[in-house]
Amino acid sequence: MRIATWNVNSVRIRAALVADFLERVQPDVLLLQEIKCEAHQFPGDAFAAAGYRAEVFGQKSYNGVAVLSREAVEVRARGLPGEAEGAAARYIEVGLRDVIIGNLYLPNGNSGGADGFQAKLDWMARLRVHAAALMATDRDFVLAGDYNVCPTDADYAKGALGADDALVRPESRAAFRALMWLGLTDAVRALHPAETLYTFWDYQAGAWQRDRGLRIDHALLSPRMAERLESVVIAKAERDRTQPSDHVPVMVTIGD
DNA sequence: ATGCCGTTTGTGAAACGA
Repeated sequence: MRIATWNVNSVRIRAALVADFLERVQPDVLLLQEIKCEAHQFPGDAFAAAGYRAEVFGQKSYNGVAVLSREAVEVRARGLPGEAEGAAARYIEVGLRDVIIGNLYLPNGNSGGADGFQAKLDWMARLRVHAAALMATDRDFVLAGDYNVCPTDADYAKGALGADDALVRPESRAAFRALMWLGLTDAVRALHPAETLYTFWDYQAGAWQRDRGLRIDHALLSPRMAERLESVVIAKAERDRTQPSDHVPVMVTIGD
C-alpha cells in the first residue's frame, strides 16, 4: 500500500497539479492538507478523472483536509476527540482494508501570541491521547500530514527559522517526542536517519533556490506498519513546478 | 528588525501562513 501526504496550500488553485501527480505516481491514498475550501467547493471531478474518490473535511477559506483514494474508504472521524464544535478542520481519519489512516494539519502556533502557541500544544496533546487510544486497539495505523514541527536541528536549514519559532520550540519538540514515545516510527528517519531532507521551502527570500527548507511533513507508523515499511519518497521535484505548493508530497510504501 | 511570497475574501486591504 502506498500512502502519500501533501499540504497543497489551496486545492482549487492546484487541482491540475494534484491530478497530474495522481496520474504519474498513482498512490493508493493521497492525504491533502490546507485545501482552503468547503466540501461543496472541492474539485473532485479533476481527481475522479484520474480514478480517485474523495472524502473531505473542509471549512471556508482556511485549513481543511481531504483523503483521495482509488478504493472506497470508511470515514472513521472528522475532527479529533475533544475538539470543540466548529473547531478548525484539521483532522480526518479513514479505514482502508486493515489499516487506519489519520490525516492531520497541526496548528502552526506562531500566530496569536502565547494563546496561539498554547493552542498548538493543546492540539498536540489531543493527538497524543488519540494516538494512545489507537495503540490500545492493536490495529495497524498511520498518522501522516503537516505536523508543523521540525523534530531536531537536523530538520531545518540554518537561518530558515529563528530559535524561538513555534516549529522548533522545545515545547513543540517535547510534544512530538511524547507522541513518538507511544511506540510510533518516523518513516523518513527509519530509512534515512542522517540525510538532510526537507518537505517545505518558503515562497519568500529565495528559500527554494537556496535550499533553506524545513522537514515538517511526517508519516508516523504503528509498530507493525513500521515492520512492513519498504520505502519512503519525498517528491522534491514538485517544488520546481509552475505555481507550486510550498510543501512537497511525502510517500510511504507499506508491504503486504 | 522587517519584508521578502502566496491564497482567500471580495473587489481594498488584511488575515494567515512557517
